[in-house]
Amino acid sequence: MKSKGKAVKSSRRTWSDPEPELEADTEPEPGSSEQEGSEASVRIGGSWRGSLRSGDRKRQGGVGGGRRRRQHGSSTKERSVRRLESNERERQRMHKLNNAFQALREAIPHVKTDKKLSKIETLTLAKNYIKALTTIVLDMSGACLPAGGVQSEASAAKLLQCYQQHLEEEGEEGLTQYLTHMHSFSQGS
DNA sequence: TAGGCCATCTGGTCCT
DNA sequence: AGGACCAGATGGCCTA
Repeated sequence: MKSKGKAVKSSRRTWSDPEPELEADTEPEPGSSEQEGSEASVRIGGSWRGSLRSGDRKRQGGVGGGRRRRQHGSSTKERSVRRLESNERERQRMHKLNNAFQALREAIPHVKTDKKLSKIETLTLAKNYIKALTTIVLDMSGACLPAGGVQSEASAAKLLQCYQQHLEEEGEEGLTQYLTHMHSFSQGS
């Protein structure tokens, strides 16, 4: 479920229970599967789409200007069923994406707080983590480290140095906490 | 209350 | 042809 305990929105659940009106199949309007038929011509699934469909999308495919709806040549009911299935697939896809984000959160060391990392924070930390590890690997492979016990300590120092650099370059205050955590993390290992 | 974050819906486009 | 991917839009929840 949702990490924030967000309640399932009633307005979102309309697709799982299509209204009988859909079967009337008299309205050729593309968004006619919306539950509120009186507004269907403008409001589609909680989004106001009618005002932006005329070519402001990023990808119009270079096909000459326009709204070009795939008609599928099917009835309204068939289209609504397809929409339902498509919504479910999209939901599953997003769930898989979120699972991947969660796996990434667990893969990168970060400051332990009650609040979980947001997606953008996760990506940023992962990027910095990869950069730091890359730096260390390159450094170790090129420097021919001497045998002995100083290796891990040198790595930790390098790691901290790298993060200091990122901190200066990007000015992200969040890295300060990360840095502190990484310090203890590297010392603990 | 405003802003951030998120889940979901939606339709267009890409890919197999 | 149909599924995957993508991005815009919307509204709910949470926090400062």
